[in-house]
Amino acid sequence: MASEEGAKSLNFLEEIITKDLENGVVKKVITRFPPEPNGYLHIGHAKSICLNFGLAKQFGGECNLRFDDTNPAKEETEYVESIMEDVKWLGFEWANLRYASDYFDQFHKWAIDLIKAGKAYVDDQSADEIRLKRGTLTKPGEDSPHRNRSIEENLDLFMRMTNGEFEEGSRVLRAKIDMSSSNLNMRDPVIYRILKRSHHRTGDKWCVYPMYDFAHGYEDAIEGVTHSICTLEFQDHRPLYDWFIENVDVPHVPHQYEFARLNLTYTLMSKRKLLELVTTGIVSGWDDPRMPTICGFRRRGYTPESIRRFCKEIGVAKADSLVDVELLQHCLREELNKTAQRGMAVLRPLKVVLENWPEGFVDELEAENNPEDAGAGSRKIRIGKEIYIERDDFMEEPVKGFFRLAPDKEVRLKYAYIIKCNDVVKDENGEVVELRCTVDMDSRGGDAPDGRKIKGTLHWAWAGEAVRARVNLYGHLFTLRNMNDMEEGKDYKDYLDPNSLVVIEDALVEPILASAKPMDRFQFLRHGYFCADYESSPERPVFNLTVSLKDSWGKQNK
RNA sequence: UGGGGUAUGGUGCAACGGCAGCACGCCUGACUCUGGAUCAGGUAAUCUAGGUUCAAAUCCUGGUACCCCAGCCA
Repeated sequence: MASEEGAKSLNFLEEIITKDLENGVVKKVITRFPPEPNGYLHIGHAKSICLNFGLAKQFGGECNLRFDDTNPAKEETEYVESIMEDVKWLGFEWANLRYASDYFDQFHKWAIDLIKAGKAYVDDQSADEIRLKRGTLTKPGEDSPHRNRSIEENLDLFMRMTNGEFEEGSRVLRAKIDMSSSNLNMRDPVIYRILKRSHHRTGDKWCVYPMYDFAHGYEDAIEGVTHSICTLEFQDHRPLYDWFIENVDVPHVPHQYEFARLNLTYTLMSKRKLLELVTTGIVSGWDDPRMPTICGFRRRGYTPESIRRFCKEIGVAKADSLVDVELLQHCLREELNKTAQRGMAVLRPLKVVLENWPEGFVDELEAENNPEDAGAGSRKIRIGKEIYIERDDFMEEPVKGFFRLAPDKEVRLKYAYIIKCNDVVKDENGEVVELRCTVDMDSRGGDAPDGRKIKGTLHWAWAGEAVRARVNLYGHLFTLRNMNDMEEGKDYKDYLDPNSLVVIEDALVEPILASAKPMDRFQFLRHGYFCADYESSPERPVFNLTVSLKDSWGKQNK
């Protein structure tokens, strides 16, 4: 059975949808991605986006982008713009662009319907009193003294709340459900609160705003959402979601399904903490390449395709999980290996003088643009008497297994010549500052004329035309693999990695790299994938490390 | 402690009563003008105790562990 082609398994959401479609319960799948515009989207949202848009597409349905903007105290237009940009960048198109605030009038009518049906009441208790009387996990709550007001009085009070006659916090509208429910969400939840705030879209039209639980199902009902997909923490809210839908006359009955949110190793996913990283200046902004935000990944050089691929690879289930960030990097490398232009960059240059190189001679050689892509062609690279190699590619006293350059050892310069180290020049501190080598002038192109095998191949930069560049080396922002496992009494700031950004000011890159346009992606040979930063220019190229190459030598020597 | 969830290699996801599989990671080896890539191979798992059954990751019963819920946040 496992050998059957096309018998690939469905995840639990696909199973539900497939059944609903087969049973005719649903004719067309409608989903929605419902962010609150109070922060930037991160990789966890990407999972939700891929699910909602992906499922709709897969089953021939539609997905809306809907801003859940029911709380004017937290929401801003800056965020809605960034969210739209990020969703588009990820490669998705929404069928409709909606806002919860589009429906405020309808919500208000339904609230009145609930009051008229004796299913909602105005409570004059303070927030503290309400909290105290809600009970605890093990003790039932107590009824509010205002629970049994007449419908007329409730109607009057709610209209006066709406008209702004009362102060913020002085009264709320609550659903009348069950103060002794074992599900705390059912203990007469607040559905409208007074907020004398200007809303980013409705301005000062409203003094009262609906709560999430009240609004969300109605938003889905209005839009005809068939499968309202959210994260696990809303499981307890589902009975409430259903209660609101059942107790007024809605045009459509949506259903809520929950999946486990994404957690990534060495990564923080809390919007609140990410905001704090930005506002305290720990990172340079929402798009700092170390941030797990979509715009952070974008600036870091990640591709939308790799993120989508990652979201597909991790699957979807209901068990809490922690995904290795290596999987994300794998998806990225796999794509970039096939698409990235290659170039040579020496990050920590060590000068090499080719002693027997003809004075004044400059040779021009052929270099592949991408060995994985025959269509990528080749380019000319030039070399002369003075070059630079990577400091790490030379060891005066080579350790076992080191097959790069060392005294009396031979090595190949990629696409160029075989060289041998004769002398080591040191400064007064004993530090190696220059190497004197001889070239095998018959090895032009890199092959030894006598067929001898050269194990090591080094990347290099010709002093004559290398361009000085800044390179930002990024690593994990945090040192803790599971950021949900912080020690008692410690803060996420205690786990910041001081080496998450290492700036190299004096890297040397070949001309093709120097001429990069912002956001161009490259593989720096033997280093990793880099992209030109937004601030990069031909005079002062700046590159961000996207992800390093896998490095079995470096790993072995850790 | 009430309620709602979840337990399969190191990690994530499959297997829907019939040989526990895929991917990442890790480890070998081959190949290589990137210690990359590629290719070949390997490592490693059903939370626990009972029960039903010819047969249980799957069904039943009892435990255990972990996550979520006491916002006028979403």
